[in-house]
Amino acid sequence: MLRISKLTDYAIMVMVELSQSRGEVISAHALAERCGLELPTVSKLLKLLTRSELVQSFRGVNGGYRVNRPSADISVAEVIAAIEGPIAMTECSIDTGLCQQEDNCNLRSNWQRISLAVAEAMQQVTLAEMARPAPAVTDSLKIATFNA
Amino acid sequence: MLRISKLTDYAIMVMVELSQSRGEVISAHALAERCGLELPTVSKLLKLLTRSELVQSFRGVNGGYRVNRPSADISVAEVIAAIEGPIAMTECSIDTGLCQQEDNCNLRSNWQRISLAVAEAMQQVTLAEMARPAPAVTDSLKIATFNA
DNA sequence: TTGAAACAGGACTGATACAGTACTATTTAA
DNA sequence: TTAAATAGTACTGTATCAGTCCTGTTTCAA
Repeated sequence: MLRISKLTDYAIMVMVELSQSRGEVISAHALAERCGLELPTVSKLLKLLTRSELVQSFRGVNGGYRVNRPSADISVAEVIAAIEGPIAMTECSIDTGLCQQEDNCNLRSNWQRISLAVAEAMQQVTLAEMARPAPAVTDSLKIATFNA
Repeated sequence: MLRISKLTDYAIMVMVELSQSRGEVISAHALAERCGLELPTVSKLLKLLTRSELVQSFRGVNGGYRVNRPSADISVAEVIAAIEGPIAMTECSIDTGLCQQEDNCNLRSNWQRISLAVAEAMQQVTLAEMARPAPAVTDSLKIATFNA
């Protein structure tokens, strides 16, 4: 079914929520409540997001998290990468030596190409866009492929 | 990491192999050998591919599998869908009621949009293209997103 | 008519990854 | 000094995935 994990999905929710109060420091507790998620889960996500420098953390009383960049400058791709690692359709798209079939298989360059296209799509979608409902599906994303 | 499953990857290999001998009936055994995969695994895949009518099966002695359509008419998306089901980034992209967060979450329409874009990308890549090494990555797939 | 080759379908198993939880340490402001 | 809050790590149950096996059915050919 080709999906992102639930955690990544939650991470987008958290980031969207955080970006809507840009500049303000919000505790993990408050974020969990606003998003309707469990505190431990949200904490876990925020740690990962902090490591990737998507958010900044503040310890101690009145501590919490804050995004620095405006939501229009943060892409969905960055959030996915922060939680899941590199965006790639197959292991061999990331690096050599990860797939045992590598010797038999000629598909690698094609998978890399496809992975790149998907990653670029995600890079073009910002949190600002995620925050508002999408326009009608009819005039939706278009993807140009090999021969376009 | 946003990936397809290994089985799906194998299925592409099998389909590419099969399409290169279009019209010829090839046994699961022979296919397994040519692809360097285990017979039970290949059999499993071929059953799924048969159900989705991507290949036609023939029983009995000298039986096996055959693709009917030319490889340029079969998309990567079809193969993925045959093995994994609908191409969607999140559960909520497929149907309502699958995600518990549905009431809190405003992201659904955006995820549907993104899923659609990815699915369209896969639809544009054919087995014929997968069969030959991809051109240089620089002039690679381009994906137009929300505002394009 | 019989046997072997080959697919069909389902059930089972082990491994892995995922989601969620818990605990302890550290930092900071009041 | 205390309480609020994050940081880090480790653990656990569950679900999914990959792989295997078994039994049944079909078909061809000797």
